[in-house]
Amino acid sequence: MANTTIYDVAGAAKVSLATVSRVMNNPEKVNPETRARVLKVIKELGYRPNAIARGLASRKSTTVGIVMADVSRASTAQLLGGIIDIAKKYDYAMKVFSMAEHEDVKEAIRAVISEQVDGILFLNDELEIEQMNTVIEQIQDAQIPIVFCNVGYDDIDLPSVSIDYEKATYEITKELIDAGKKDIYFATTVRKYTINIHKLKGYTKAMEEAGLEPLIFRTSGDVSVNTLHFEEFIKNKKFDALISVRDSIAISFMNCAIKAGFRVPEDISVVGLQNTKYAVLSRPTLTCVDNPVYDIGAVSMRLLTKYMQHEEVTESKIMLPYRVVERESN
Amino acid sequence: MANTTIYDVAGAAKVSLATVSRVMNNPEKVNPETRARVLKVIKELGYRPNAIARGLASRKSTTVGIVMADVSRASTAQLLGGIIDIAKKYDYAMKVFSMAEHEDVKEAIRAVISEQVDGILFLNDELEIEQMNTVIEQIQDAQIPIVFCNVGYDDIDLPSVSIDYEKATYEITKELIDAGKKDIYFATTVRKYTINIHKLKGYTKAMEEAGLEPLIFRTSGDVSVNTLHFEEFIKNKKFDALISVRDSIAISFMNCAIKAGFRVPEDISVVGLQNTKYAVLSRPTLTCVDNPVYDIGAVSMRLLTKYMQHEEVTESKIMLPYRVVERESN
DNA sequence: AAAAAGATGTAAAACGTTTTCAAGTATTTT
DNA sequence: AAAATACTTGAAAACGTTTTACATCTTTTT
Repeated sequence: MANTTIYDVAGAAKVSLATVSRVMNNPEKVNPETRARVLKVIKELGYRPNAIARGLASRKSTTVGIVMADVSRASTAQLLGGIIDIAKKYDYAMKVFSMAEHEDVKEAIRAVISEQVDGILFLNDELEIEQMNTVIEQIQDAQIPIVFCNVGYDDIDLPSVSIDYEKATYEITKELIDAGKKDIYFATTVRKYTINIHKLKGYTKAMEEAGLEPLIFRTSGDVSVNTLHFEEFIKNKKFDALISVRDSIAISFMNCAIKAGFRVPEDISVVGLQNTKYAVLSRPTLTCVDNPVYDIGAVSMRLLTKYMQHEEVTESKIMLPYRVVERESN
Repeated sequence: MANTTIYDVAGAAKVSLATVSRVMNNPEKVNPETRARVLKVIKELGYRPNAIARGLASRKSTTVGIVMADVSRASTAQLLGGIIDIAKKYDYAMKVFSMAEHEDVKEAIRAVISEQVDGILFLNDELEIEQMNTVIEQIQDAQIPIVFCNVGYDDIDLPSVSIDYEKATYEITKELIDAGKKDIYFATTVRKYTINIHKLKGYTKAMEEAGLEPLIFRTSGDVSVNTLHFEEFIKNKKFDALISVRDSIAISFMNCAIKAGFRVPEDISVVGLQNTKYAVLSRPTLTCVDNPVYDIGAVSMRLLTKYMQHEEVTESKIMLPYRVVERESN
């Protein structure tokens, strides 16, 4: 049973191996009776073609490469969820590649290409623009379809699926302004993820339009670190609202503020820009912009299948809708 | 530049393709001068061998298959983090496979095998025992090394890396008992993950040893659902402590209890059995058993590399140490 | 009834490597 | 100086498929 080859099937079904191959790849080209016989043998023997041999012969691996910065980030995991479901539906295997922070980008991409993936889903939003250009040059040189998935490199003219983070942040900022808030802080990470840059833009735009000064507070994603930052912050600054690129940072701030005697939402409003599971576990629960991250993954993968199978694509840059989920914190 | 083959390199370096191959795989077998020349050409051309062709010829894919139930579960994502880091170090590519709930397990494993992975990391802890037996039979038939990673099928005599969840839960339960708690509830999921079964065993053992009645409360992982359950629970039951298989469930309970007027930890103690990021974001922060999930992933992958490379393995069933992180909730 | 067209099957080349075998060359031993 | 040995290298087979070109057998058309 182990390592059944196409020859075994051909022998048992009394046909040539080419016929077996046709049964699997071009069933309409073979006589129904023969086909049924071959299919029966395939089933009996539990035959599955060797994907590697198939890949070599057909010059297609039916595999997509997923390039990311860090799997353990919740958003990456959720994207992967959507990607995997759709990839499975379209019968693509998935190879994952992580790009560590100071790695040689060129070499990393070469590694992906050498694995002969039929398409690439690019999830890494932590690259500098020159690095991105290197990536793009290589990918285009290798003629591999690529879709950018939840990353906001907008000067790049390649297929992408994302959310209009700038607009979303603009709107929620405006909502706070309209509610009478003046000292609205924007909490973001020290590390410059492209997505957070978009969020920052939206915030800044809303503030400036309202004649308010943008107030940016950069801190760590690590709760034990940002707690210290916030304790200091709360003592020294004047604020009546905080918008955070990450829910966890928003909640950490909220906890600090409440411990310091502030009331949420009476004294200060807090909103998150992710809507992770954290948002319903905080006290009070966190008002958020909701990003359909799973969907971004799923739609990206679907879009990539279109490119890989040379289907017609009407829209190569897709923006998925977001919505605001009102909860108790504002 | 695109699709440089070994022939291109051979041509440019004026050697045969066999020599190029040797330079890459058995460099000591080729004259240093020739080797340097070939290496130079390889670098200039940016040559990387076609992984598929290499796989076919060498009968090794240098790829591991990662079989999981659901990527978006935080623990899965963390395991993956550890796995990816080590896989990269040992130059293995990773293919991910998800097994949906009611899928044909046999067919799913066949799919993995047909991808010609050199080894399998099995992360799925949601399978029934008969399904597991099917899996094992197939894997052994195909002679592929496998490591069970953070799953608790203990009647299975195959390599595994995990934590002694039973002992950990036993200890923390005992700690609560020793602190004078009597009505200690154990909150678990409706779905029967093998790991949670171990946790339940440890809890039950501690309770019975102390002459206390085990009190089990099954609820959903979905916060909006378990909140309703807990609101009802709090009205009708007597309790002074709760241990939860999931941190999020513990926190959800804590929030409900606090809203109902209980004080944590004065009136009730709450502990989690995961130590996820949630644990430091709750108010009060959550005391937890800490599971080094990343490490489990990393150690599993390392163990698998040993099997794949026929290194000697001294310990095939590894139990990693856990520890209790005391915080404010007990 | 012969010719043409269509259906179905077979044989063999290709895919890009690794690996085995053998040949050639340089070095050491006798 | 010849023989033995070691080191380099190249030619060719193999890996398990897909795919192309072609042969054979049916069926349809004239």
